[in-house]
Amino acid sequence: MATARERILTATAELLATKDALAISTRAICDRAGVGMPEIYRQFGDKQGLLTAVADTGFERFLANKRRNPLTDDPVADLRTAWDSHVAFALGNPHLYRLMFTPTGEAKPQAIKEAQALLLAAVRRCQDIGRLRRPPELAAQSILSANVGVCLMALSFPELFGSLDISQSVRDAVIGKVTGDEQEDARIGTATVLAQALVGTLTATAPADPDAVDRLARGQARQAR
Amino acid sequence: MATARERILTATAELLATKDALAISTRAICDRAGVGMPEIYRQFGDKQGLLTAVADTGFERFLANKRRNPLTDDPVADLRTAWDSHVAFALGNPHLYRLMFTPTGEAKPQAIKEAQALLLAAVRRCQDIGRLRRPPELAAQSILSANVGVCLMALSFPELFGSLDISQSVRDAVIGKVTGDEQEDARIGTATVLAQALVGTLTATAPADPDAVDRLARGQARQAR
DNA sequence: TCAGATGTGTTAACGCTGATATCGTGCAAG
DNA sequence: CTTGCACGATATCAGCGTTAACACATCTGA
Repeated sequence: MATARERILTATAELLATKDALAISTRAICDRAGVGMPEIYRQFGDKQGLLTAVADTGFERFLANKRRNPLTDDPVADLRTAWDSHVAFALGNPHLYRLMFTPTGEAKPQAIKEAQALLLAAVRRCQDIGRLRRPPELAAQSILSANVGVCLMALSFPELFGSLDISQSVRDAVIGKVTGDEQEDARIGTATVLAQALVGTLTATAPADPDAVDRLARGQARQAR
Repeated sequence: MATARERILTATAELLATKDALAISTRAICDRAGVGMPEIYRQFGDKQGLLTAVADTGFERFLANKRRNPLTDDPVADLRTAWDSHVAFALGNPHLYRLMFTPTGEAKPQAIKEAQALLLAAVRRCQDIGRLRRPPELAAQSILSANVGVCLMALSFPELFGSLDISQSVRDAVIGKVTGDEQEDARIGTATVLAQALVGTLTATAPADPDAVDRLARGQARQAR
């Protein structure tokens, strides 16, 4: 038999799979855990303390789940899969997720710092390959805020915000902006190459062939419409 | 003297300016409103019903606050100011905001649909000037989700996520991606012009706009730093 | 004018909740 | 052995949301 503290934690987590955190009574927890009521207060001091402890163990599962994702050689893609696993966790454990990310009262789970540290490491990997357009801390905070927002809205208003299209849209928007979109980079790279080539062409031909620019002008006007 | 229903609503809203929604007892509401306890249940059926009613009136203030923002001729900028006013409202009314956007239980405020409709109209104004890269509904849902996420994280973890830099970062990321960033448009436009011009030059058949060539040459030089 | 409907205020009570005090047990360490 | 301690059981408390029962005022329609 596990220790009393662990039994209380697992009992609360199990009840949390069904009911909301506020709809769970301490007596129901004690019945399921096979302990007396004072045990909760001996171990956690408070119902709030118990709930934050449960939230912290939830973060452990959450982080273990994320660490299980193998890292590829594309850190930006890793960022996207981390986002998706975050969303999957939220939709799979709605009450636990709300307990983790919208704590009531004063006591906040400490483990969110670890979550942010993990995300920060993933962001730094993007920085190492030169694909980061923000300070790493700001990038990690931005991604996590947007990610949590999508999840909480999907949980609170599933009929209006439950679509995964929203998650994908916001995901690509914020990650794309923070890391620099590949397509955008490609276009800019194309522009650079083209500009150099064109400038070279013009400097080589313009003195001898001023009509080239003129011909270019009317073609552009026609192409614009 | 106002009607009993209004007094209960304002009393709850006033208490909500101080305490959390769950920390407010029905008796305290009745004392402040000067009504008997059964009045709550006659008017709202439930404490939950009362809270959702309060959330709806909060949405009215929220929407009135947004409608007060004058529209400029730049709908994308209007989108950004709407984001900022949203954040200001959240930080100014934390408990009310959490009641509005993270409802507990089953009853959800209906007025969030109006909020989304208002945002949808603002997004459609961007569409009208050809600056929208997503379906309008998806764009509005994406913006609102990210906006709420930033606010809730700032309220729940102010020491980690309270910085307004995060709000600005996510705001520019999602709005920029959804509406099409101006700089990005400029770059892509440049790339397009360059491609056409270069092709035209090489084939010596398709003329181009000399001004465009000039602009891209200078822009390219500036961009190259 | 009267009768009833309607909205409102008062008191009291019910069951449940979180939290505490008190006491008894078993077990491991000294 | 006995001392200390972690754990379980019972009882109790104040506060909570909720409801019942009743009294009172105001307005409505005949």
